[in-house]
Amino acid sequence: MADGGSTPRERYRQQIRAEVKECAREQIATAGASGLSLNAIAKRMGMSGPALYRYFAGRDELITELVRDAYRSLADAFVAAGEEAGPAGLAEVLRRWALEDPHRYFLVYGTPVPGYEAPEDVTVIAGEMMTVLLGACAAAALPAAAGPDFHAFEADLAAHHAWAGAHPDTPPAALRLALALWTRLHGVLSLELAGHFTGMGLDPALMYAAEVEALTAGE
Amino acid sequence: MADGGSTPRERYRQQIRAEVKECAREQIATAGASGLSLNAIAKRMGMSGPALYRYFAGRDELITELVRDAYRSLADAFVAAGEEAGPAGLAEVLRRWALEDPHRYFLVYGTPVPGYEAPEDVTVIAGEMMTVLLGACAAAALPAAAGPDFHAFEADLAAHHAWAGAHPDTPPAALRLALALWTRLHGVLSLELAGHFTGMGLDPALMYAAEVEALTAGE
DNA sequence: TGTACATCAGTGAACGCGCGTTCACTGATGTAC
DNA sequence: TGTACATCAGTGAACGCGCGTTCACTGATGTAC
Repeated sequence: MADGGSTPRERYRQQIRAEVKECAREQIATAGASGLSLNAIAKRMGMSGPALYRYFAGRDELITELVRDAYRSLADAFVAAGEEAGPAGLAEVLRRWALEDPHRYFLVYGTPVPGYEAPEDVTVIAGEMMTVLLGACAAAALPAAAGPDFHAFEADLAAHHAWAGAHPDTPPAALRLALALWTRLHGVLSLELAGHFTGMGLDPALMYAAEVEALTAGE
Repeated sequence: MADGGSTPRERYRQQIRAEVKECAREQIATAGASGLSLNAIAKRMGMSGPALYRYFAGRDELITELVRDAYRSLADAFVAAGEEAGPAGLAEVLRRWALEDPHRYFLVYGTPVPGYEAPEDVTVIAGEMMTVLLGACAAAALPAAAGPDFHAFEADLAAHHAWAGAHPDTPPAALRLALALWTRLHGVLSLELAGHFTGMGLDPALMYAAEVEALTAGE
């Protein structure tokens, strides 16, 4: 009992928690992650400030929860798509996830807050996502020419290999492909979402597609 | 007269302004850009809060100034290196500039603040940087194979061509190369500076070098 | 060189604000017999 | 079914804080004759 969701009271608790987080997300979209205020959230929900302390230990826990949720939703999207989606399919998943809620994207990949340390478990969640991507890249079985030549640090790749929990027989080319996808797509996405393409007369979607194509040509 | 820097008083003004900005940068490094406080800066400088209003109209102007300085220093670094540095050389300039002061990097390329709008002139400064990069890419005269194939949006490239103030005869391959460098290098850099490589057993410097090599092989 | 005036740096007090968080308390909801 | 008790949601007052910003004012620095 009390493990979650069973009793009516517990379900109510979860409902309010979700509502608080929803308000928090709206507030982040308006004032940025650093402008998040418990009192303001409470006011918008029609409650008084201290009431929220029934649901969150404090402001930091709320933010941590939002960050965790963001990682979680990205990993879930990847897992739902599955390795069958292939590298190009997962690239599309990433893009949709990012555009669906840019602030959520920045919660994960944006400017780190100096004082704040993300909880350890988000790295595990990030690993889930990476595992799917690696699997898709391994299954794609692309020619060795795809992706940049990382011969200079095969040792590094082996270490990363272990980190990502990849099958021991994942070919190095798959690791290279996965990494190149990850960094290049974030290059386009982060610049796009931060508005650095505006006024340049470029369509970021096409730019993104070109990067995907450059790495997955031949599929 | 009064155009700047000539009279002793004016020089003193500029000196204090510089000192304030230096303190502001330290504070950003400690508490993040959103935690920047005029009063805290004044205290650290041994002055009282309102004194800073002699030098800055308010908090927003200070931040705007810091953002402008960040763009300026990057553009200056590119111009100083010059087109002769080549794409690989400029990539090295970018990386050094980013690692020299990560918070400055995020001031330019980090999570945008919802309310805050960067002044128009920073886009001009960003253009200076892009012009140098474009020139270097054009001079490199690489085979058409370099960089992703952007055939899908040659029209976009032409528009960007105009935006960047490139010579009308800049080959499309140079534009593609410059754009690919820009986005890919930022992909690696932003992930690195945000700490997303930590624990992965990868050396970001090698990763970065591999991306540069992939785009400039043959130089 | 000296006097009269204008300019400007910096101070200290004050205003109003919203923040995170604590505390003692009221009412309602659930549980046990 | 009803009563007695425990649990928990939510309130309102309060604390202490630092923030941006304004205002009237003091002293020092520069300028004009």
